[in-house]
Amino acid sequence: MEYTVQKLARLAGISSRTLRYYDEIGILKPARTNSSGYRIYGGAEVNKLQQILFYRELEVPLDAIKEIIDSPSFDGIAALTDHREKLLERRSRLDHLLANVDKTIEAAKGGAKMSDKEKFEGFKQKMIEENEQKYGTEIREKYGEEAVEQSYAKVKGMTEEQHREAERLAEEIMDVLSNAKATGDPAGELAQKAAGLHKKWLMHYWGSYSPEAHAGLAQMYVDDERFREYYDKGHPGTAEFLRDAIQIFTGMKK
Amino acid sequence: MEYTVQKLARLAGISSRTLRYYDEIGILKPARTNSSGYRIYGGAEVNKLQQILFYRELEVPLDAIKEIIDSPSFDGIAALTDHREKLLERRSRLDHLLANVDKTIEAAKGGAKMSDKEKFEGFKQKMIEENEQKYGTEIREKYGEEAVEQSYAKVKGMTEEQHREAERLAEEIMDVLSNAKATGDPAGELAQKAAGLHKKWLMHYWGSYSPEAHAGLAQMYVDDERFREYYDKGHPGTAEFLRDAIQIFTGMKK
DNA sequence: GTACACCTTAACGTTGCGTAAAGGTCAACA
DNA sequence: TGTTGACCTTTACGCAACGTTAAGGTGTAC
Repeated sequence: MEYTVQKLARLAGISSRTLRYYDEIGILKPARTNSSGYRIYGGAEVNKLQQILFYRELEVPLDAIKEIIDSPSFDGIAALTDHREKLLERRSRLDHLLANVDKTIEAAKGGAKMSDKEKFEGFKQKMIEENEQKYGTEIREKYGEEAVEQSYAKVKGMTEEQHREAERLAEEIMDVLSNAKATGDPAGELAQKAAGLHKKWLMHYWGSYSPEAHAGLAQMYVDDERFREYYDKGHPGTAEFLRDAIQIFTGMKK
Repeated sequence: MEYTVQKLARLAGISSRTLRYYDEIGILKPARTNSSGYRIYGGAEVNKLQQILFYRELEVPLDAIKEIIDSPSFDGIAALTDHREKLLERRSRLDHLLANVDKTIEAAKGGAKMSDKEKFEGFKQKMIEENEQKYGTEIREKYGEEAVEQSYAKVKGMTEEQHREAERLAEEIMDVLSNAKATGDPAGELAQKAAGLHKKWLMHYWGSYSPEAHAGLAQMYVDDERFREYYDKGHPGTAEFLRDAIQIFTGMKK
């Protein structure tokens, strides 16, 4: 079967302009042109177009698609895996945006009553903007985390009150930790206070407590990127500092 | 306080080009220009810029932002609610795409056997080189993570061998977990195997082990975005599934 | 006085097409 | 055979929100 642009376009559910564009950028050239210069596509082109549209559906950029389908040695799985990560990042960003919108709507609805919160949000927002270039992804992720955390607070067993308390604790830990790190002494008063707060925070999630597990978790803070990023944001080495403090706190190290 | 373009740009974490563009499209004009034509911004402009950046962060188009902030009678809540819907749509589309990618990857994996990993590694390298300019930062970040992770492996007590083993275990867990989740039964053989592997993995980080802490951690997997994202990627609900499996494994639930 | 960081406007480049514009081709019908 | 109308061609501007030269003026510190 042979197709002219519009025939194929209708078959594929796209515009003829798109086919001409694909010809122009060399991603899909017609099998031949007839005596009048009309583009004529054959079965092979139909298949190729289907491939292209498949990847396009996944929002892979056209030049990347070109690579994928033109090179037989190209590792399609790797390309998809790679792309998958980008999709995940985008979704996480979307979650962040949604949470932000929701918060704003709530604040606006609350009116003057919520003005404190508004200010707070504004400040936070400012910080995000200021550090956007430096720590863009990092902060976006964190913000997204908080949002989802909140939405999940209902799902899980914790009450709102408990959740708030845990959140407050987390903030306090970061605060104390920040000052403690400035002293440089993980055995110092401030650092040990941070470790104690951390234990308290942990108890919100773990029913039980053991110094070994606590120390183990502290080590994980250093080993695991997801954690390290959280504690290190803006202050590299904070995760290690916290680990040291906790190791001393739990008596695993002197 | 008065600012020139670059001063304000740095304050806000944007480019000076952006400020000139905002001037050009009339969304943010400087308070005045000095005798040499320099744009001079004042406090009011700083506030307005913050507003703009806030909405921009929510991915509201600039002309819509202009409406919002220029017209005092504009219904900001309605606009945001409207925008929220779009975000929800986009997210659902993203979820769809992710599911699609996952399916494709799985299907493709079924065809090719284990040489995939080799290809994957090689491809990764190749892609990094090839796309350095395009996705430079993105890939560098990812690559940087791995690198830092490796470099941290030396710092910490683990040997290279142990680290590899832990890494392998993590992969195996994901693999088994994926199959287990398909069965839908957290008490089933596969799910319990995943829980067991998870314990083994955990022991690499924690010197000791307690069922309570293990179950607590499992709950944290659900509560904490950093974890949940890791386990849920591509298969929403996996973190919860793992939690259930572990709760059964540890005897915290029947 | 000169180096250097900063400012200006102008204008093209980016992605994936949509949308004319100006003109040839083909099949069918009168 | 002529004409209509659907189809085809290339060329080229438009879109969002800036990034990026380019060419040249300004401010100020030493």
